[in-house]
Amino acid sequence: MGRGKIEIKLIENQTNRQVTYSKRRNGIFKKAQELTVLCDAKVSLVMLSNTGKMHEYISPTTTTKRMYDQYQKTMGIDLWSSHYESMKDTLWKLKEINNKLRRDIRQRLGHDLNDLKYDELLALEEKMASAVAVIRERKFHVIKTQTETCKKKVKNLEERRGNMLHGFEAISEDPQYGYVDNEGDYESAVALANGASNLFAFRLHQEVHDHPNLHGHHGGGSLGSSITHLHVNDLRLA
Amino acid sequence: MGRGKIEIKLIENQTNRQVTYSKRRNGIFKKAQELTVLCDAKVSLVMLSNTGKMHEYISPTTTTKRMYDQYQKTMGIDLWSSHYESMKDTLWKLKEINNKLRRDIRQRLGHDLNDLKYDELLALEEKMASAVAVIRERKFHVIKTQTETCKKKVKNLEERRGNMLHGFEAISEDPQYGYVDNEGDYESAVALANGASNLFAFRLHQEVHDHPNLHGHHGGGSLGSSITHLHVNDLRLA
DNA sequence: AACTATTCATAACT
DNA sequence: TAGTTATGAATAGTT
Repeated sequence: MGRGKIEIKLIENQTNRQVTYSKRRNGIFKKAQELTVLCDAKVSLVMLSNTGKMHEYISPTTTTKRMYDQYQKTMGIDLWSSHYESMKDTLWKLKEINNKLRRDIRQRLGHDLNDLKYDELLALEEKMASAVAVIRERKFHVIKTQTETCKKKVKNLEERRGNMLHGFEAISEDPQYGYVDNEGDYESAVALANGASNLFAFRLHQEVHDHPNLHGHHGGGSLGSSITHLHVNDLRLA
Repeated sequence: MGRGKIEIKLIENQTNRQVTYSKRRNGIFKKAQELTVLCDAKVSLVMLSNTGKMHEYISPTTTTKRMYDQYQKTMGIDLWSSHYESMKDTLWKLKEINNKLRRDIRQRLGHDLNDLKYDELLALEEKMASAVAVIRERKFHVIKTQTETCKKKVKNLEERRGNMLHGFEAISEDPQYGYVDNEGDYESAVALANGASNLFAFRLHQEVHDHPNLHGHHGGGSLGSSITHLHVNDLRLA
């Protein structure tokens, strides 16, 4: 139909193809609409051009979702329900694991012990005790390491101060300067070396926590897909 | 097109409508197929006749599911994708929580302590130690309770045995019977009462632990929906 | 289901 | 990008 018959094969010319797509698309939409009216049928028609543009026709008496729901039901197959089901399954399993872990932790915190039998309690106590031992050991290790580091630093500081004072006395007679300001540092350094844990805590707390945003998404842009909804009114009606 | 123009309105004649539906449906399918080839487009076309019969065309380069997924994505709207998304979200969060709980437990078991700072180690040790105390207390409570119960049972047994022996001696002169067999019971009962924990364990152990192929198909009931897949070969090609 | 008179869709052109 | 038209395709009514 047209000025000469054409072979049904890909139209190589880009522009030509685009034009043909547009014309024929509207032709099909019109036919879909006519079928809907003439035969009281329901039609869901979704087209995706090779340029990524999407167009749809849906009979006014229904919705796309309803059509696909019906499609699923009729076909007996799922489409997505398999995804959905396996997801639901995974979710449930994760919840189960979660609860078990929580229960475990609660017990390790000393709660909810009523369900445990004697031997379970015994095993729990032993495990916890040995874990405490490990933790204590690790704590001592940390203390030791930090203490040594601090002692070295203090020693180093003292040396430097000694040198500074030495050099300072040579050019200044003020005995207060160089003492007062550093006294505090010295004391705290010694306190640290002796194991003032909260000072360590302060020192060691410098760490960065990242929070990646999981959500937020958007498709669009000139290259992305876009939807053009065809209204029946847009059709060339005879 | 045909022997006279027709108005685009419902065809009242049932047979006529059915025939027209069939003819036009095939026409649209053919056009969809042509569009697919000519313009490298993807088409998903689902039709539902007023008699409940369903027919579909889907471009060979895609699947209905893919088309619908794309449709959803493009539309930005949900249908169920909101469900799906929130599910995925929940799933991810659960996994996160799970990992945190696991990590917590590992630490409470004395593993993976290298990441912890001194004050964290201290807090962990203290918590664990107090929890161990609670567990120990609970253990003693269980021992005590069980011990008392057993003592009562032993006492009761002894009484009953005394009565039995008393009654027995009246009719029998055999001094061994009634002694030898129960001796073992008695000893173990006393041992139990004195807190032999593994015996408790044994005793306390008596408990019950319950602990698509999208294409190719055909449905055919006259009243139910059925799908007829249109093969390209089925089309009347010029 | 097949036929054909007719209307319609559209390929090439403007 | 939009409008025109010659031509092939689709199909309404008939057999």
